[in-house]
Amino acid sequence: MSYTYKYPRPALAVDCVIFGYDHRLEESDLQILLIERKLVPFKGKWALPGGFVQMNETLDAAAVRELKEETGMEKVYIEQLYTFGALDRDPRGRVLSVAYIALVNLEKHNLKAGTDAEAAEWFSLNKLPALAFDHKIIVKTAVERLRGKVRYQPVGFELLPDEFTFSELQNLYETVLERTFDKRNFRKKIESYGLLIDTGGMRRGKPNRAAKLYRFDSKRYKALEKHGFMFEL
Amino acid sequence: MSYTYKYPRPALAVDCVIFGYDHRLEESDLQILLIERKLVPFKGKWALPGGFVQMNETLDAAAVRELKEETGMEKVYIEQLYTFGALDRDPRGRVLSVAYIALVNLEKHNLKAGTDAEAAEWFSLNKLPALAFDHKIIVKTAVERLRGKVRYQPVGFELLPDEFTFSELQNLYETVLERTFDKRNFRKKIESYGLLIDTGGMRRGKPNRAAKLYRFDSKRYKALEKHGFMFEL
DNA sequence: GCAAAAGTGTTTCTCGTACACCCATGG
DNA sequence: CCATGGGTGTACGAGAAACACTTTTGC
Repeated sequence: MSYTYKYPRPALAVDCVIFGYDHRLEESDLQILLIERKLVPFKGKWALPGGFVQMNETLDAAAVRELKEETGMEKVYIEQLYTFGALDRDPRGRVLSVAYIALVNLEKHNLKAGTDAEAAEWFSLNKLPALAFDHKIIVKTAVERLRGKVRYQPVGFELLPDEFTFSELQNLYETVLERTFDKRNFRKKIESYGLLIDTGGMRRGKPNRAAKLYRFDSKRYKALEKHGFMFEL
Repeated sequence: MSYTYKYPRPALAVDCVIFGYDHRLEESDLQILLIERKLVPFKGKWALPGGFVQMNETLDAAAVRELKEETGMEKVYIEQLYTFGALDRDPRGRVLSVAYIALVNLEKHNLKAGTDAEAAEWFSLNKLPALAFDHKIIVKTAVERLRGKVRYQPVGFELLPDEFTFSELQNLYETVLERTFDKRNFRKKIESYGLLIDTGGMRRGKPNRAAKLYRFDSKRYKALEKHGFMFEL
C-alpha cells in the first residue's frame, strides 16, 4: 500500500523531552529520558523518544502515544515546545519534528513498566551522552523553556509527587533554576499565594524532625488564573 | 508529476500573524494583516497569509517567503509561534500549520507595494472579521504570546520606526499591554537599562514642544543578554 | 497667546533579601 | 544523646508607584 500526492510532503515526527525528578534523592539533578536506537540511522546512539505522527491523531495525541509506547507513562503533564525543520536534520530525508516537553516524578512513574524492546534510560541533564539527529538542540531549547516557565507558572509541581514537603519543593526549584533560595523567604513567598493545602500528613522515616506534607491546590490556581493572577518566583 | 510514500503524510503549511503598529496615529491599536481568500474553501473569507512549505526550505524560510509573496515585506522580525494540528482544521484534509508571528511598523512597510492578486488589508485587533480555518485560535495564541514576550524582551521596538520618541514607545506598550504607565516612571525605567541612544534628532510638526528621537541599542542589548541580563517592564 | 504634548524630582510604601536559633525525630 | 533537617520572625534597603508643574512648539 502506498500514498500518492501531487506535491512532495515532508515526513512529520514528534519527539519528547521527558524531564524526570526524584525528590527522594539528596542531590538529585534533573533527568532526561533517552532511548538507545536499534536502527540506522544513528544506530546505537541515544535519542529522544519519538516517532511519526499518524494521520488520524492530533500532535498532542501523537506525543502522548509515543510517551506511553516507549516508556509506559500515562497522565503526565505535556506541552508543545517547538517545531524543528532544518533541511538536514534527518539523513533519511526531509523530516520535521514537533518537539514536546513532559514532566514526570520518578517515584510515581517508575520506568521499566511499559518499556518495550528498546532500552530506555534516565540521564542527568549535565551528563548527557552524544545524541542522534538534532536532539541536542531540542534538549537545549527544552531546558531553556522549562527554566523560563517554572518561574512564572506553577508547573514545577508536576515533577513532585502529589504530596510533598516544603524542602522537596525548594530543592526542586533550586535544581531547575540552578540557584539557592533562603528557606524562610521561599516559604513566605509560596505561602503568600495560598496555593498549598496542608494534608495533615507528615513525611517521616529520616532521623530528623518530620515534615508536613502539602498538596498543590490546582482548582484554586485555575480560578485565580482567570482573574489575571500571576505566579512568580 | 506526483510523489508516492509508503505511509500517508499530512500536508504542512505556515501561517503568519503579522502585527502592525502605526506610531503616527493617536489611538492606534494593534493591527493584523489579513488576506481575502479567492479560492475555496472559505472563499471570500479573511485568513492569515500563509501557504505550503516547500521541500527545500526551512520553516523559517517558508514563513519569510510567504510574508514577502503576499505582502511584499522583507527584513521584518519573525518568530515561530506554535504548530496547530487539529484533525479537522482544514476541510480539504489533514493539514498542519506552523504559525509564525511577525512584527512590522506601518510607516516603514507600507502595504500595497508587493501585494499580488490577493487583497490584503489591515484590521484592528479588536475589530477582526470572521476568519477562515482555525485562524481565530491562532490569532488568540499569537496575541497572548506577544503580550507575554513584550514584558521581558525588548521586541516592542520592532513595531516602531528606527527612530522614535519616548511617548511613541510608551503608547506602544500601553496599546499592547492594555494598561497605562506613568510618564515619569516609564521614562525612568527605560532609561535605567541604558539601551536607548539619543540620535540628536527631534520629532517636530505638531503644535507642541518637539520631542527627542532615540534609537534602540541592539548591539548593547545582545552583549548584555549574554551575561544574563533581564529586560522587564 | 493658546492649546497640546515634552520633560523633569521627590516621597511613600511595598516587597525582596539577609540573617540565627530552637524543635522534633530516628538511630 | 546526638546528628540532621524542620520550622519560625525581624530589620533593612532597593525599587515600584503615586503625584504636579514648567517648557517648548505650531498655529
